Amino acid sequence: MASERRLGSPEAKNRQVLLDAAEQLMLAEGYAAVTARRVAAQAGLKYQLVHYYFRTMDDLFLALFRQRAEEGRERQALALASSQPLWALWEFSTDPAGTRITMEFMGLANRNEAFKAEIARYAELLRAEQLEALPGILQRYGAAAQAYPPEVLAVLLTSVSRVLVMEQMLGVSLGHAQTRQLVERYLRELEGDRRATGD
Amino acid sequence: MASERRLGSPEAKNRQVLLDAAEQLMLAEGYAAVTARRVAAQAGLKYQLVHYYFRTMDDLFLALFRQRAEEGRERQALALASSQPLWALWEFSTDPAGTRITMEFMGLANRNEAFKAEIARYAELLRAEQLEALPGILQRYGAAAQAYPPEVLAVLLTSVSRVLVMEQMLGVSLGHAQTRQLVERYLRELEGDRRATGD
DNA sequence: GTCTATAATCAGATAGAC
DNA sequence: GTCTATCTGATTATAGAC
Repeated sequence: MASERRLGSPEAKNRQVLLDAAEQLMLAEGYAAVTARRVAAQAGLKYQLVHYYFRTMDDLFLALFRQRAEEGRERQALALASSQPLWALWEFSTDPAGTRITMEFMGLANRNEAFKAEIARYAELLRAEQLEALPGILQRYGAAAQAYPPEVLAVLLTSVSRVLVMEQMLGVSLGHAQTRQLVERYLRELEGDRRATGD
Repeated sequence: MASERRLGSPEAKNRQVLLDAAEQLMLAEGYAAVTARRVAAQAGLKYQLVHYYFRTMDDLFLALFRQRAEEGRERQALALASSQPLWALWEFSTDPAGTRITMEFMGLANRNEAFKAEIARYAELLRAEQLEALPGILQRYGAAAQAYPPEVLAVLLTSVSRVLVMEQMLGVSLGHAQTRQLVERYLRELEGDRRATGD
């Protein structure tokens, strides 16, 4: 029953090369373009190596997701701990690459239940970690910052940034400038002008 | 040069059967699962028929998109012309099937530039049509409705509904109840309780 | 750790019979 | 309008040589 097949070590250099190549492909052409052959070609390796490091393509996707999700958590933690946490969170959320890859993984979730659960788990974790930090942050900013509960703020921030980025990638921009202005005016009210990020 | 190949009439019944089957597959398993063979199986037809009605699979996707996009436009127009336009727009925007298929088409946009342009065109058209109607609607509701410019309102409404639906499909719900309450309180302030929709 | 070779499956697309 | 037959190429995955 148990698979006898050999599997490469998670620390091997080429394993990471393959993961990076897979991510590039995913960003450029979507998850459906991520085949063992194309990943290997992108990485300059033979495609059988993909199967040496990952039993199945879904294993590769899962490994990539976990790696990037952990990096996202760390970036968000840094943002929340910085001197202008709301500005930093906004910038983190409006990063195009992050949104792009998240959307691709949500597409993958549609065909793999285990995947879906994993992604949901991380999405909820990210929001929960926002919700741990937000009350303290908003408290520092006084009454003006208490207009909306932290839960609402977290959802609004995620929503607006995600859709702005998605539409921008598509080439849609109607109403973006005005919405961006509104958000940034709000951030400026609470945290002042955005300072150079040295966090 | 010009293709001599026969193509079935756009009015044929089985053409529509194939489009519907493709949509079901797309909703259930994502665009990558939409192959000629699987579409035909879902429709109970032979897979060569797919190529009879659509020269390529991309032609099928494009036909499906245009059809559904037009339906979406009509639904939105009805909503905007109804007696509680903001409520109706909110309900239209939080329809899971609509969001789901839009996401799939955005995935497809990533691998086909013509597709991307077409989707962008429709997305912008939908928003533009919202922006034609919104000023008049907000004016009817007096000063309370003028807090945000129509452009911002349109983007916010789209953003929040889209992300709520996406996360709900994934199984994430942190902060959703509070956000929904906020939106619905706002709608109630302007348009009163939601009445049975008989528009 | 990397490669050759191979198996089994599935894909899009077309020609032509009925 | 629908089907059979067929071509061509890509895909995942595995076994085993080096």
